[in-house]
Amino acid sequence: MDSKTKNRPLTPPPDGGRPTLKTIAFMTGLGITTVSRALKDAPDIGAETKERVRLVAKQIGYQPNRAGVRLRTGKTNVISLVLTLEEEIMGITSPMVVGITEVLAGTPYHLVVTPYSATKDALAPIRYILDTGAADGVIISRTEPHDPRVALLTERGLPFVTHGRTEMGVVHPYHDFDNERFAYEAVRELVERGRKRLVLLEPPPHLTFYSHMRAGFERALRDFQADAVSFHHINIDHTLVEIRDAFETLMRSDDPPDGIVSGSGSGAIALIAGLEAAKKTLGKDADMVSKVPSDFLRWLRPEVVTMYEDIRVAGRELAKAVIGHIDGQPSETLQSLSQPEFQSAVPVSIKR
Amino acid sequence: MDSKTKNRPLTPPPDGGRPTLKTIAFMTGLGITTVSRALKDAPDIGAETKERVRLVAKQIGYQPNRAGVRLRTGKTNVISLVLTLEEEIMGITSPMVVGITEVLAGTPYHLVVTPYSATKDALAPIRYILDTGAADGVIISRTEPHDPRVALLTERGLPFVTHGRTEMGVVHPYHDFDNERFAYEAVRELVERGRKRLVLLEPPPHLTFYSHMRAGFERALRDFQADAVSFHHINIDHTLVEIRDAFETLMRSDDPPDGIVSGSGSGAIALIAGLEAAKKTLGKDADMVSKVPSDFLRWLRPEVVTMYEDIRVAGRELAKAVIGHIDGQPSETLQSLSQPEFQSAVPVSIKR
DNA sequence: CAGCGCTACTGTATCGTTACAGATTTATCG
DNA sequence: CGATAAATCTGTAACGATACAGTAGCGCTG
Repeated sequence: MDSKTKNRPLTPPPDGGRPTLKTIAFMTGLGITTVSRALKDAPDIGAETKERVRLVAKQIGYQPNRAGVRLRTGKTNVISLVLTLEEEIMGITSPMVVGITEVLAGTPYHLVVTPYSATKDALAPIRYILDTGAADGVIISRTEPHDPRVALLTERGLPFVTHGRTEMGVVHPYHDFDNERFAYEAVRELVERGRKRLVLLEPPPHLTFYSHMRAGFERALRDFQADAVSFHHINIDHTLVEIRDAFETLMRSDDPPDGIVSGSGSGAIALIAGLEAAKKTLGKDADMVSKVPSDFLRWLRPEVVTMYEDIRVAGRELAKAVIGHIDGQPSETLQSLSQPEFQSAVPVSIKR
Repeated sequence: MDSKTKNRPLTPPPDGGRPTLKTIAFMTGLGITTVSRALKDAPDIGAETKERVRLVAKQIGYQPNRAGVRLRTGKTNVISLVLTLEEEIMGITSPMVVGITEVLAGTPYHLVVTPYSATKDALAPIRYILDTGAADGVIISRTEPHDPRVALLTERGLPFVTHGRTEMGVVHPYHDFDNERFAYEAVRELVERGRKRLVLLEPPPHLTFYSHMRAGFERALRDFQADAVSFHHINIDHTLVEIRDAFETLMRSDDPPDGIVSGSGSGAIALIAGLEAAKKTLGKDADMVSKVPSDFLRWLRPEVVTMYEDIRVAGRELAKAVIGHIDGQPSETLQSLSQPEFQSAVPVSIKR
């Protein structure tokens, strides 16, 4: 009876602690292995046995020990969100985290935030995750056309999804905002308002969506016959003060722009400040269309036309895509593009 | 030699995988136990041995397997940030996460975000963490005077820190913003500007900082001889539209306030909208002081006096406090209060 | 009725780590 | 010189789970 029933615990687990497979095995009189297999609905376990095991497991609130599973199988049940510590003024991170966790809530996955200092190597956190097997899947943003993180993750076969596309001939899951379309529609809007000399506050050139936004901008300039005013020395990664100062200078120049496309909501704030520092008035001397991640600009400066990028939805899409990738779904089916939404005016109260 | 050297691996670990204690044991010719103890600087290991082990460990980039440690010791090396899914418009979460991860970066701790739906039970995530042993420490916010989460965590002995204080006679680590002081100084500022009829956009009454803010507000009203205008039916948890509409009504009333203290930055936006909907002008018909978590209000509405609450610093303090609690430091030494900072005007460029 | 195949279940070994209880060697003492 | 202590190192078992290789019992076939 010694060695024969070693796997069949006749001693009640000392208890006080949380239930394990052993607890269920003891309660049902089954072997630990049987319980394990019953809970994963293995084909070699009897229907009635499965039912009994499931019932007991539910009753005592059994939850598999993550460390046990992870040690044995390597499955971490962790999704890692890799972020740069340098955050944007308007905090794109919050809604993103919310969106991701909304999706993960219905799964066994936990969300771990893995930061890196932008001054250092963006590959460092990726390497860490690969080397330590810290996650089953990774979410990365600030994607570049030839992104070494994508190359490394692909090579090592770790599921991931990017917020933004790449141009490496690698098919991988992504979610992106249609920045081409955004810029195109923004120009259309400005031209419709009679603006002809347009300026773009663009993303930093090394990020993929830089070329998307520029492409949309330039295509629209051609289609709607407007002119570009150069502002390439400044981009949305510059500080607000830098943007404002540069834009003030531009607005004081001989032939200032009369239409502004802002690739970021916080950038828009600085542009407005620069414009006003140059003694110009928004809506009169120039109009502005901005991409925004929240609706406060619409509240404070309704004269700005805003196009909403729903980061929360992006978070949801990204989470679904990584999980899909982990589950082996083909990458082609895990790609999505979200369209800019023109924001309507601030809702007017009904009671008035 | 069989059983005698079972712990001393003479076979090189199949390799290709990451190094483990076994790898180091093989390379040094020591036992696994010795390596383990050498790496934690145990007193019964020779100095030279420790040196050798450390060297080899460093060379091959050994990192302890988290699952192994967790399974054996129960130590998760995880800090759990418990958040409500309902996020504030101005995203307090981003800088908070950044602050926390800044501190955790220098430690073995990972940050796991554990959300809950505010419509459901705020205790649910706490119970989950306690039941599954998911974390070594917890960070919670939106603290209430008698907070059941604090009671439960204290009772079960799981280290935690709160963002906000409690009033339960339980000494526990916290970090808080001095909302009493904020409201007091806000009133002082408004009275100095000649305002006498003041209104407060307050926190929801069930949160601890509600009474702090009110206390500061009322003490200042007495000290500086100003009057309060009632606005208790609305608080910062209401939607922007609700706040705006209610405030518009108030501003259209017979005897509207001429000074506004806003307990939240997003609330301030709605208040401004309400004021302007009532055809009043900020800075003329009324002045406003608002607590803000970022500086965009200062950029867009410089006429609002803003007091900055540095959430990133709060994140850092919270992280340090949980870790301190985990390390057994007395709770009294893990409490901190940050003071409101009057924000100066938007920095003016030097080059002008 | 031996032998085969099928169903339903089980024991053992293992993932990487550490607590614990030795074991070995050398130094020290009466 | 035998005993005792101190210093240093080591094997075993265990944490909870699962892969794998069985085993027991049963019905069916030739």
